[in-house]
Amino acid sequence: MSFSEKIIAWYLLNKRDLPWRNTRNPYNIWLSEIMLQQTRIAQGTPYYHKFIDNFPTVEDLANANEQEVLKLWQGLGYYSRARNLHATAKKVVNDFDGEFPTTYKGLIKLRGVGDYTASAIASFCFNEPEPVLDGNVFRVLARYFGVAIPINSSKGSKYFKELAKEVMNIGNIRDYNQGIMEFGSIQCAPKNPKCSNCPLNDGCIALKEDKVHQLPVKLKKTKVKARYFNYLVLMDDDSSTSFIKRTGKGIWQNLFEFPLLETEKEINLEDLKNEISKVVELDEVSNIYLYNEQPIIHKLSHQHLHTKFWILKTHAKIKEGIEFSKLDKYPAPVLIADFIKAFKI
DNA sequence: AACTCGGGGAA
DNA sequence: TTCCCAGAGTT
Repeated sequence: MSFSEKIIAWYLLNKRDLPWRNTRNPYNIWLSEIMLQQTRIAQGTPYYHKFIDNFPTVEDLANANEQEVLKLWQGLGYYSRARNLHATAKKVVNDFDGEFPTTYKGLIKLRGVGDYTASAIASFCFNEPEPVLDGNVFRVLARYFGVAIPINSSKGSKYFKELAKEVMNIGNIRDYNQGIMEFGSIQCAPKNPKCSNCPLNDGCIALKEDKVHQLPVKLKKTKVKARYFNYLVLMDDDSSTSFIKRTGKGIWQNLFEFPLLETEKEINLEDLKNEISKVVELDEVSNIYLYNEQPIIHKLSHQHLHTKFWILKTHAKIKEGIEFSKLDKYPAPVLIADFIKAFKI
């Protein structure tokens, strides 16, 4: 048996029954692929069900408003995926009469659809012989063929794409593509791969040369930056607060948060008092206190957010105030949603 | 080519 | 703690 035939054979014996594996509907496949970008299946699966329940078709998704989509996406991270998802749904409905493109070339033009996702949809739904290259596939190919070129270099992406095309199974690209990913996830796992009972262990170069744990090679990760967030949680006599959409560049675009004072380092109450007017207009403040004595360190991929929530009570009515009890209607970062959940007036 | 964009689970 | 997950878009 060839490499690809062994992959397919292993897959047919070991595949998990996942919700999007019982369909070739491009809407369902597209939705699942966007959600699973850089996301574990266990984390993404409940969101897939939520979206299919709320938006059974691409028309339903297109007719929603962005805030509704972001609210359902809340907690899944990488929120540009949700914004692009919504934009693409509208594009498909308005420009393509509700039909997704049926080729790699057509699919990759959609916002949020890159090389991997275009290949996945084209092969899963339309049998187009295009290899998928995700983290699992990079690992399987790098190990089996003993390739030490960094997978996240430009040379690496070209090399692995060519290699993947050479070894793919054109006759059953749907099962082959899903199979090599499943194989990478379960058998050729990043840590403690099961080499002893692996159906490919006789031809695996990394195993023969004892380099399984050195492959794949990945270029250095950038370092994490520390930021210092001070959220001003206003509260007037009607139990309303100021809750505003985060605009501009950077993290959490179009999600909601309290008025934010970002500082170069951690600050105390006196420092804060001098800066309040830069963030909010308040005629009168009757009481200020710090909600969390220890800063909450919310960790993102590239940033650690050292966060303090300051409670500011006022008798003046807050402009465009929102009742605390209604904050959970708005899409918010996990950091904010966790605070709202824990904070009791 | 390097940076940015979340959150969580496993070891 | 560190790694990395069915990656894509921007600079």
